[in-house]
Amino acid sequence: MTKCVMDTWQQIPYFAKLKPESLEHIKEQSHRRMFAAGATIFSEGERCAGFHIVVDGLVRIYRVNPEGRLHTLSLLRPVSTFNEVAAVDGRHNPFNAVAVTQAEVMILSHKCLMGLLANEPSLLENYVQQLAHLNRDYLERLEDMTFRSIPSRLAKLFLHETTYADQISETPTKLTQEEIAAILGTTREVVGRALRGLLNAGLLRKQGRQIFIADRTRLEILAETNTMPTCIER
Amino acid sequence: MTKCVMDTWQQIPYFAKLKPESLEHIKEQSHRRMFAAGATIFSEGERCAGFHIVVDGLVRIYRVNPEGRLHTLSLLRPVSTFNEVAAVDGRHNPFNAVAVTQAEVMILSHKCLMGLLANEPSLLENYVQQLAHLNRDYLERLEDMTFRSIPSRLAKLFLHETTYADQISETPTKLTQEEIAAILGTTREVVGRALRGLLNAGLLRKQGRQIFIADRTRLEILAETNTMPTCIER
DNA sequence: TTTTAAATCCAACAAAAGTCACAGAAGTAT
DNA sequence: ATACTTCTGTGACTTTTGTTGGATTTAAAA
Repeated sequence: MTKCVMDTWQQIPYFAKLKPESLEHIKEQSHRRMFAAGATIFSEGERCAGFHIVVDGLVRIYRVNPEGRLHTLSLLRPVSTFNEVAAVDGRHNPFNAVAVTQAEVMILSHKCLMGLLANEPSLLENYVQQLAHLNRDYLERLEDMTFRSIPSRLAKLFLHETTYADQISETPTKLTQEEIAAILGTTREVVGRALRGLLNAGLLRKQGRQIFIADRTRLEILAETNTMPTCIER
Repeated sequence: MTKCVMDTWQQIPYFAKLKPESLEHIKEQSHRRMFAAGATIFSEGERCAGFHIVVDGLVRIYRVNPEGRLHTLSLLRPVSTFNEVAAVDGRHNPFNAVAVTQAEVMILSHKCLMGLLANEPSLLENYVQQLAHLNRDYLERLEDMTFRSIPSRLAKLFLHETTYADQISETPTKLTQEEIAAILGTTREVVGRALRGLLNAGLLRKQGRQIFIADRTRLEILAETNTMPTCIER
């Protein structure tokens, strides 16, 4: 168990190359919390919940718009971190986090994190690099939402499952259309139609209830150019 | 002139609270460049152009989608910084930058920046905070693009001119509909229609060619709830 | 002023996305 | 199996956004 936790810490890019004693400090100061499936971990707008690490289970990060529609920003499995921004600036949480399955989470408070940052330059350096990475990621999403059609976003989702865990991938998706809709920022019916479109066009393929990638090349064209590639026929 | 430049540096949050000699180093290692109106400062995808500071003039940050449509991410006037992310991770520039008017820009290369960061913890600390801030900003924009209608985004643009310089505001806009469209991620005609809609509904008001806010309260409702507030009549 | 280029207005149309309603299929619990 | 819930499929329809094209207006240049 302890061994398992040690591995956990070392996989986290924020904590790479730290002095052993710093890592010890981090371990000592962090708290472990368990969440039942469906339980809220923290909510948007509340005061800073600190730095979170998914040790076990699946965590959904999402926002809600005024009309009540959801936008799933990410689905996180071990070992991932979240709320890094609020953890470092101490302001309100920028989104909601819920445990999708039962989940184990390690938490480091804003205060502890600040103390650690002050005494460990490597941590600070890592933090800058990771925030830069996060920034690039957000910018790409921003462009996706600004410019890409739903079928194109859907193609992209199938192509790089990485962002949203390996739940959706060439190996079939376990995500419901409702969940996909929340990721793409649209509604269930629209996802259903887009899915049907890609199936009819032969970019995806269905076996029973599971969907696979049938034509990666054309799926990539759709994802990159936002244009449905010419069909084989006609 | 030198005095002016000193003021410039002190207004930049990245450089707050630095040791005087660090600030000296930064000044020594940065280069000044002048750009004619319309000149490209750097392009998306090119190798890291470094940390940029707008000292004079107006700079547009934008991306282009596959179909050639533009998305203006920001319009920067003195004293603002840009390309902070690439400057720190050394990877490709994530967007394009052009001088809208003639512009004076100070540039600090990735290499110089890394050297400075290694020797000045305050700079590193500032950087983390500023990147966190940038992240929150991107997340808000992401939600805007995901969920808000064009009229709602337009209302928001009029309300907090801050982001896009004071070119648009209660004081009238100097932005063309084409430029507004690029900011909102849509087309000129759509902006025209949305503008007409807000004028007809009495949220905005026109004097000659210039547009003012006529009803800030209802404009805020539109911006926040994404719903056109009830008209006075009916 | 005259000329020219840029920006705007507007209507009609096309396409994409969102909504509603309901039927059927698959999965779970009893 | 049965009952129940959740997920999916689909058509009809509305709303929003995007596109096209031409008529005006405005601002800047000659």
